[in-house]
Amino acid sequence: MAVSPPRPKGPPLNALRAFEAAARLGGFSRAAEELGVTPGAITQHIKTLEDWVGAPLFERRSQGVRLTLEGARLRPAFTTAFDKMGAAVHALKELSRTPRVHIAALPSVAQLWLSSRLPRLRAEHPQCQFSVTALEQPPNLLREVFDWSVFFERPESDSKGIVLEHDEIFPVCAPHLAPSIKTAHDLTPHTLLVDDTWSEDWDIWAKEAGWARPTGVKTARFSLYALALEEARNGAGILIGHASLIRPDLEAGRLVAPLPMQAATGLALMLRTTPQFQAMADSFVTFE
Amino acid sequence: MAVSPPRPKGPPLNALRAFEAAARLGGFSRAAEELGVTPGAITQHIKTLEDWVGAPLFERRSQGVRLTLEGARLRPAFTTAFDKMGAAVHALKELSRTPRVHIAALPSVAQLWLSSRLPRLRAEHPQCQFSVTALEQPPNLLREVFDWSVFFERPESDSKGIVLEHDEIFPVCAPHLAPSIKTAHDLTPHTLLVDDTWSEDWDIWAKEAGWARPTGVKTARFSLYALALEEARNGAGILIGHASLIRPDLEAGRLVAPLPMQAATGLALMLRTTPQFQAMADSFVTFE
DNA sequence: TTCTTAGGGTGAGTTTTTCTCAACCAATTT
DNA sequence: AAATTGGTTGAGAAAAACTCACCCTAAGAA
Repeated sequence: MAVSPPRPKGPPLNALRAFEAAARLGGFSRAAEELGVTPGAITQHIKTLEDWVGAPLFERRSQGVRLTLEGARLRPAFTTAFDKMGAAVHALKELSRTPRVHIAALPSVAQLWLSSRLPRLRAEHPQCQFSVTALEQPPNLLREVFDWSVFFERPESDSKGIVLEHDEIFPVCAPHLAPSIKTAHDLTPHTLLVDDTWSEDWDIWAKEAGWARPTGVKTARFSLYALALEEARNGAGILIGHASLIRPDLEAGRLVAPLPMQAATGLALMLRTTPQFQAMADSFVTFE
Repeated sequence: MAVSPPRPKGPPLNALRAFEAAARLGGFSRAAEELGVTPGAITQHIKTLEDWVGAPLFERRSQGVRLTLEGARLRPAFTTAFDKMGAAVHALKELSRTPRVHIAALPSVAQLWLSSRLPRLRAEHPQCQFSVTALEQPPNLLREVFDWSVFFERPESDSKGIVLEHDEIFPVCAPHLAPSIKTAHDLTPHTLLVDDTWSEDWDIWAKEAGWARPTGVKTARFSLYALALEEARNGAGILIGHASLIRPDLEAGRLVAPLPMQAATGLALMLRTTPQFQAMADSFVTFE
């Protein structure tokens, strides 16, 4: 018969993925981040889907979006579907000839923590090819193509991540600045080095140390922790140090901690992996 | 930190869908048909995926493709993932305000069988909006956006489809031609009307009737069964009639069956639905 | 109040992806 | 040898997806 076949198509898969991410993460911006696109792209995907369905999936409110009742009802089905898809994609990736391990980490963690440990990992698994991607937010290992992730995260009981070290912060500086700093108040005349993504660190520590930070204190902001760290080594000011990241500098005497007070951020440096790589991660951690 | 976020993307979802369809249906052309695209598009999707994976998923052979071992191992995971996705999409469709029933049928079935029954269906379900799409091949109801399908299919035991009527075929013609046809051999001087998609019908019937169709018999081919039927009504030749489709013409006397021999094609007119519409279909069938 | 911030929405324009089309093969089958 | 089946190819076209720059709203801060 060979009639023209205008097979009606289902909704675009990418729009479904955007919906699932936005619904799960509770916001378009977060979905955008997970999917590596701009929020505008998510807006458009959701609109496409709502038009296709003929019903709103999200309620737009000024401070964000809320799932409608129907949207909420639908979410679990899509979440499990995409979880299955993610698992299948991971299996697909396994086919590749040389085994590959793709690690996602915070830029600072990648540079200051991971880089010194990667050689050992390579030595232990010479047949593996390791690659590292710096990310602002921890990836969803079920969905994305990463095998390991190393991030500062709240060590919730729900997850099977490995706590590498609880996050402790305290001021550090170049050795020659240390003698002038006996109490928290001695920090005031110095420049405080601040990392953009960890801008609350000083507040956390100040509260713990009982230091009412005066408003006039000079600060210098950096977009990468490693940059701030470099400045601290050069004596440009006081950095709030994360114990796990600056240990080599303390041990080598490049930095010193002039004040004894440490504060816990409530986060921990956590290693997570997909199930396939659990064993490799476990053996890695036992050496730590 | 705001580092440029080149989040590595997974394989394109559409390529995965093409892979799943091709693997399940055992061929690129069939996958192309199910997805409503050309075979070339499937070729390209599969290539994209094979490049992404770095390993072949299909073995190319002259008469088609075969899944590689790895491809075969991967298929079930993708099939279940897309089944779940399909179910979720069906649920999504339910949100639409007015309930809609989308029926897929063979063009001939849509025109000759369904059209006379649709008014009753609309009357029974006045709140529903019915739409019909003509398709050459039965759709996969788990994946595509159809709710009902009516096709001639082999009534396998595996499926939950409803057998509406077993397919019986026999020659029919305009009343004025009938008197000249007493035995199968009297068909020889006439033009045989043939539908392109059912070109074997005459062979099936001839074999059953013990008629060795001479090679010189004139035939006229039509791309739609309804066209061939119209010609038969006009006395242009002999059509091989499908009982379920030409019954109204026989009852109205527009066509007659000059010969008593009927042949079974082994197919049946089958109604399938998604689970949500099972009840509606059952009640429809009890009226038949 | 007026500012500021957080989160979205928009539409134009661009980039990427996907698709079609029209050959072209290579192994069967007739 | 010719037709058939099923896949492949590359160019060009169409559709989808994305970015960018800017707008909007509500809520909290000053």
